Amino acid sequence: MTLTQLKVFVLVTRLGSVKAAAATLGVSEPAVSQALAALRQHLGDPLIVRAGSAMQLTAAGQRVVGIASQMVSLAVDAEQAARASINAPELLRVVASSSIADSIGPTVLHSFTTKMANVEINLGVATAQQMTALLHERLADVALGPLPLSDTRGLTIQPLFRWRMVIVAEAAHRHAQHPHGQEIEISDLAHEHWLTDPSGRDPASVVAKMLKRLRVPDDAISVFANQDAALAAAAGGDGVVPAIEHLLVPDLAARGLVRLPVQGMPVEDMWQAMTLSADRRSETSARLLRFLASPDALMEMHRTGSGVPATRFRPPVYVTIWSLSSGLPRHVRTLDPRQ
Amino acid sequence: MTLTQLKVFVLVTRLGSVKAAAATLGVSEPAVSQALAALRQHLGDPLIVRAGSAMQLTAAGQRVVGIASQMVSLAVDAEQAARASINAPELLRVVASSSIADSIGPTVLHSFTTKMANVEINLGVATAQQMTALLHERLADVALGPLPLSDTRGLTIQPLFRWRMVIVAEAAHRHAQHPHGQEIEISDLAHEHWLTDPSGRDPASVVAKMLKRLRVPDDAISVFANQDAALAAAAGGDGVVPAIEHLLVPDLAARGLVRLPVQGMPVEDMWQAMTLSADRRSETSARLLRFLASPDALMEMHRTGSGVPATRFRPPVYVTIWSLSSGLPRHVRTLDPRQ
DNA sequence: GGGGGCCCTAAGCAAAACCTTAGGAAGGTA
DNA sequence: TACCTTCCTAAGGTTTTGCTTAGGGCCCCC
Repeated sequence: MTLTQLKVFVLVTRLGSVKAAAATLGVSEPAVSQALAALRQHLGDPLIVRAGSAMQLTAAGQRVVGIASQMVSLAVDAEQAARASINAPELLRVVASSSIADSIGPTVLHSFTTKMANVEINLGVATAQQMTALLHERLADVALGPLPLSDTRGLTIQPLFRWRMVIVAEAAHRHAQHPHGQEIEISDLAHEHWLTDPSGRDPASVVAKMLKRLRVPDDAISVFANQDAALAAAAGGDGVVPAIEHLLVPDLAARGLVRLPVQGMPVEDMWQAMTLSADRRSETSARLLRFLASPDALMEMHRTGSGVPATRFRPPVYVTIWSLSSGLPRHVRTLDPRQ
Repeated sequence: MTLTQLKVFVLVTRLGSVKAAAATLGVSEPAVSQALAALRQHLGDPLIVRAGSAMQLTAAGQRVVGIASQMVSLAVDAEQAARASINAPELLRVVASSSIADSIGPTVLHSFTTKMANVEINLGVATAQQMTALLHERLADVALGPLPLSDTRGLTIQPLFRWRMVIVAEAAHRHAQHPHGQEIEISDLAHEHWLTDPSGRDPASVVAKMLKRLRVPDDAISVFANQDAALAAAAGGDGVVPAIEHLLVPDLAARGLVRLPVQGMPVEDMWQAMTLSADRRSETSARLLRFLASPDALMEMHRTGSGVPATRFRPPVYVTIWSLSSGLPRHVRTLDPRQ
């Protein structure tokens, strides 16, 4: 019985599938399945079994999962306690939707670190479902993204940022040729090729919901690393991009792109900031949420294309970006790690 | 950070030495030292350091040890919960002094299992100091032995069995030649060669206390696997044996041995039964303690040389004996395992 | 009945955990 | 000062974890 095995079991239980747990941990499916098999053998019980399309805990599984969850949580506590005792920067693990991680996330989180001495922030990418699981299992402290579809009991949710989705295509696109002032029906775009950032794969995102409503088949959707890459692809070939309005103002025309005048667009949506409920989150998490609601932070999030400022971080304060699907602790991009 | 490392750290802290923890876990000293080193590196703090002759927790160590202790405890809970859910026999881990494990322990514990359906008892050997540590860290459920010298806060202690220590030597021993009715001074035996069972090494035992009072040097003490082996050695060569009176009545003369008429002998002593305090011990542990105080159990313990009855155990009920110094989970002697 | 999605096992491999014996360093003690 | 105890590191081994790719079985749904 290892902590890794317990973590796997808890995640499988919470996410309801081996596959989802594997994606969340950034490992292959057999890796999760095997960890589970080892725990099953050790405890002499299947713990969790397939029941049709879902998975269901056995009697033993129900008892063990609560204990396992506590152990995973305590493991985090132990590391935090050790960190705190030696005056190492407190580690705040933030997960965000791909859109946020690529736009306002780094900026506003960096801004927070400059106000809070001795805090290190890790920023990772996750879907809304993964966010709830990671928060509950104390594998993340704060989550930024769309309102999750899954159960949000036990979480504190606070509005983060109101944004508007628009549809962008190359200027030469046939739907861009409509007579001036005349709007396109959104249903006219059902058979287009759609280019999105990874958030388009998150069922909780507005983009995914729209694509589902339009019944766009999977093979008509291309997922790019970020919105910028999707826009670059749209400028080159055919395809339309669901985009975040305030992030693309400056350079649209210069790149040969236009906003399509779609009826009912732009669609408004609200990103949320989430933590565990007030009594179970850390003081620093609470402070980040308060900061995110402050006028300073709001202003910063509305400032377009700000990116990460070039100023040096103070030594113990830095932001790291990692991507969930490529493994939790693997640093995908590191922003000026300690000077 | 592994559960093994945490268990090692907790034991070192509680026992106050790497050496004692190694003995308790039945591994070499470097094994413990290395586990500690790995945890130290992982958490970035020494956790526990030498301070003169003792060891002292660092600030981080103080915070972490409590969390680690909980985790070790929860790991036990998880295994017990799984066991209970699949109707496997509940595991009751009993540690006892060598004397008890070789005499009344197996008998009375087996008797308990016949009264309690679906209980499996593991009986191990430990010193009094190890007993307190094992109870606190939930690595044992019940301890039977002398009153520990160390701190017993947090433990429930109940009298188990009153016994008398006598001194035995071969009939030809010079001290056995005293005129009839005349007693020997105990101090006359200070320069004898002493043969004991492993309990003689436990500072909390009456035997060790006596040997210390007499200032018997280490090389004049031979430790045998059990009292019987010590008696066998005494019958062959010179040397005296501190023995448990009621266990040797039947065959003394037949083996060429006599009780020495030592002044102040026999010495009375009380063995104790210990668990965690009432609110933190399992229901089954409490039940065992109640059973041990019952007239039935008392009678059984006074019945000499009873040994383990030849009757078959009911399938899910069996007693295993293991020895701490040879590793906690390694079965040294298994009594009729299932069937 | 034929995909397709999901979970599992198998096989092979790298890394870590965990154990040992041997010997060095640091402290207390004679 | 010398010795002893205790803890640590070094070196070398086996076992366990933990990951991958490949492929089989099962269930649901079309």
